[in-house]
Amino acid sequence: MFSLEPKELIKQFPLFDQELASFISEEAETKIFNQGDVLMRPGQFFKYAMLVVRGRVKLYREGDEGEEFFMYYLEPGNACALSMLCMARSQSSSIMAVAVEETEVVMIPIQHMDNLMKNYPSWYHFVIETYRSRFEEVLNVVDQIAFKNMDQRLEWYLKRQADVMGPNLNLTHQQIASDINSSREVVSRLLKKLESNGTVEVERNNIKWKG
Amino acid sequence: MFSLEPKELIKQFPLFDQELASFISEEAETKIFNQGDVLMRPGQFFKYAMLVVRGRVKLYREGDEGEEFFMYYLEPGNACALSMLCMARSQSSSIMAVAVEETEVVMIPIQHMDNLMKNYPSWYHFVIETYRSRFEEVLNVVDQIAFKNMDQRLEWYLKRQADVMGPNLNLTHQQIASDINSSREVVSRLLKKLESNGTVEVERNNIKWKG
DNA sequence: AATTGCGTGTGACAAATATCACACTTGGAG
DNA sequence: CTCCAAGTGTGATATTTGTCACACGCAATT
Repeated sequence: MFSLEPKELIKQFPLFDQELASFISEEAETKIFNQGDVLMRPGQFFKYAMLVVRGRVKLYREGDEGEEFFMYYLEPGNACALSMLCMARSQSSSIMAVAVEETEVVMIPIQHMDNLMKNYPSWYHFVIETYRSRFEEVLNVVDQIAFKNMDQRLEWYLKRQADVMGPNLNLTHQQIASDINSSREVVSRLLKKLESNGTVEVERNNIKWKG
Repeated sequence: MFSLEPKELIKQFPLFDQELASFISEEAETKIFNQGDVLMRPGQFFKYAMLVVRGRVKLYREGDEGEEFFMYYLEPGNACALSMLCMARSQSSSIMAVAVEETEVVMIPIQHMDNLMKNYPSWYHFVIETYRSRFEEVLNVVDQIAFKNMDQRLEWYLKRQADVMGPNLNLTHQQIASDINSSREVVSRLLKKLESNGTVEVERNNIKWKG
């Protein structure tokens, strides 16, 4: 654990003003998570608001029988919205957050929240913007699974992956199937279709997004 | 438009303290929406944070082809989370809010948000709690449509309706089908199954929840 | 009483997706 | 090089859900 320079913070979080960055730099700890580490698990109490400064975190929803359903990634400059809704135990909610690569996180103890909200307007704007964007994102997920068929959902999924990971996606069909709650065979078949569309190129362990 | 006594406000919003209630009573307007009135539509700018003090508001998501998908109700004591994420135009998001009965709403102009956040801690706790509970609710919706079959989704839908509307649900099968994005025939058949389970009683225009 | 419109019931069929079985390919470990 | 495990391809089949066609009943209106 170590702290981060205010300048560095502002680079990642442009909404922060100088005072806020100084305060956080002063009071927060920085922690490194390794690939596969769990930042957040179902039914957990939060002690920190978590800001990602490096790396990448995957958020997904768990079903009763252990199914996974991909929600979104947190990237540098993002905060974990749920970690900021920290006052209450997140009851039956079972959202998982896992580092998909080595990830550096600024952890602000929750006892500072009231102070931050009250005295640092740029903090509160940041919080609002974080909620807003995550809410939007989740609503888009609802759209997809409520209204769209698998082929469109797969395409949307791949596009989102490409937005975050770049056009070369190191994913097996099985991994994709888990993320969108389908099955490997279906994904394979749909990928073939997308390939004949020219939307992707499919190789073993790699899908190149050309959308 | 008229204002509401602080006492009345606190009765509906127990998280509010005296000063906050006075401020809101001073600065906010109260508006009555009739059944069917739209409080919020896709791509709208918000000028007010909206607090429901009487009545009921239905929030649903619209698909590209005009499908509807029920998300949740706002009841007295609830605030519209999205109306509080008011800083930004809610881009491609297309969430609709419609009064399902005559509904009284306290409307706080957004120019007061900074002040409220800064000087009224009980406001900020209320806002956080509003976000948290709506986020949870939407995540539960995701669970249902991601992991469950129609029969379970129908049951969950009816239970939620009964929680809000009481055990006698004045719904046609067609209305239910729209809310869960299915078709009337499917709903009819599944309701029969639920009836033979003893979970509901089905009559014309009325379903009695016995869960 | 006849008409009409709406809500509902039902069987047959279609479409989307999941599942099963098994073959094939490829790249690395031994 | 050979073998093995992981990843992928594919047909057959099952399940779930949606669609179509049409019948029926009930209640309000004339």
